Amino acid sequence: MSHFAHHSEENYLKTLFKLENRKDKKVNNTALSKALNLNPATVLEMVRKLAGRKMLQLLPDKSIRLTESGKKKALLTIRKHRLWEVFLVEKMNYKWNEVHELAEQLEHIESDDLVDRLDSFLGYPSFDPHGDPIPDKNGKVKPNLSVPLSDCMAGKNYTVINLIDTSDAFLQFLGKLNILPGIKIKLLEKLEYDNSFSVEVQKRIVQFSEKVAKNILVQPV
Amino acid sequence: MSHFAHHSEENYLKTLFKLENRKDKKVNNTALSKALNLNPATVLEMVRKLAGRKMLQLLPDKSIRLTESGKKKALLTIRKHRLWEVFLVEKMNYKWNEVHELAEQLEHIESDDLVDRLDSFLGYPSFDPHGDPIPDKNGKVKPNLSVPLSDCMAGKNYTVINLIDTSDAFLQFLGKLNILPGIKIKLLEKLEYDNSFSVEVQKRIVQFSEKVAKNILVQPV
DNA sequence: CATTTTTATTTGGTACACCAAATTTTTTAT
DNA sequence: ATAAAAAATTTGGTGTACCAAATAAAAATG
Repeated sequence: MSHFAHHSEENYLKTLFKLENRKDKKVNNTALSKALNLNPATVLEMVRKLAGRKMLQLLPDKSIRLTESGKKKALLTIRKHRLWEVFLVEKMNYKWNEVHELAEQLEHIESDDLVDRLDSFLGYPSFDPHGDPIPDKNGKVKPNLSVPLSDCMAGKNYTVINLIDTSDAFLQFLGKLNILPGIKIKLLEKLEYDNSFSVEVQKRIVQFSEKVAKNILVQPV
Repeated sequence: MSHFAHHSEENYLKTLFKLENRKDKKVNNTALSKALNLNPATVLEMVRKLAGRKMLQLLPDKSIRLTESGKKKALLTIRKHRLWEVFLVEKMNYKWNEVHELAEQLEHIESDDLVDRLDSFLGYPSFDPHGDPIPDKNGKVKPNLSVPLSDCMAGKNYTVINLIDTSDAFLQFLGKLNILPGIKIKLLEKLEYDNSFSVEVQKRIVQFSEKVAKNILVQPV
């Protein structure tokens, strides 16, 4: 029952993973400290601990790199986070932009079994409410096959996966039309005249400018 | 985001509340330490902290008593614990005896709002899978109207609320008959001959000895 | 190349929540 | 009342995770 919380280990690994995948730029102590909003001294200390636990390596040039085991732990934490986000949105009726903090707490619940049951309960979702992919129980992420709606074929059905522009204005606009990750749409036609797109969403037909269509990532159904 | 975990505060208050309601016997440091399975020095230190936070009082005779505010906090923690237990059993398909540890973790998630949504999602249950009552959002517990099956009237329908004997043997026995908190039963008759009870459970008819009937608490439907 | 700036690291702290062992106080039993 | 037992308390620790401020090392810039 000792419940070695190691609560923060997961935060470090998760943040590190995201930083590594942001740019191929090397991650240093400063970057990690800023991302975690913690004092560099604290972070250095913890990074050394994690190096001892073989979760990451401190390279000679002082950059930090996750080991395979660290990456896996990070991915499993991301999995937990995203599944809880789905739960909060789908079952607890939160809005997708309200769930981050809560998921941040829930992701630290220690039980692989619970996470798998949650996964099943939610119908094995592939994406969280923000459109980010959910790793499977082995930490594997399905290759993302999504493309901008602007590159799609008229007459076919798609699932909205993610939004590129995440500005409030854009999200507000799409929110009114009920366009959000997970929703099914049908691309009716591309109108040559003004390069606009005619789309069916929940039995309603809406028009998108090309700019909008470029910012909506979808996957064929 | 202050993340004042005060994770353990909730455990102390919850345990204290249960001890206070067990017997009218005064709760002392030893009793609390044993219940929490912690060193008395640790517990004394924490008890003083909690007294400072006005969650409890250290009486002149060295007994510990929760303040109203401490009681409320305890009840709200118990509420969280029991709602999560219902969630784990009803939605995650755990067995009622598997959920304690997990609920122990989940109860510390900080969000009153989430708890209320969970409550609604679960259909405002009045009892957890062990048959213990779930306080409402104000910490109020419905008066428990349950009585031993042995005191019931033949011919009436009842809901199993709780089990007094919680020994493995007893639970095993009832498990086989599908008797567990929440289940609906009908008391067919009391047999004078050997003081046994004839009960209908899910279209089957079973016989209980008086001893068994005394250990099953039910509520009229 | 020397100087400023940035980054890394060390040092000496903090709070929380825990422990074992020694000591004191209180209670109980003789 | 006194000795033994139990309970309360004190003392000096632990590990985790954090911080500010000082210093050292590395990188960037004139």
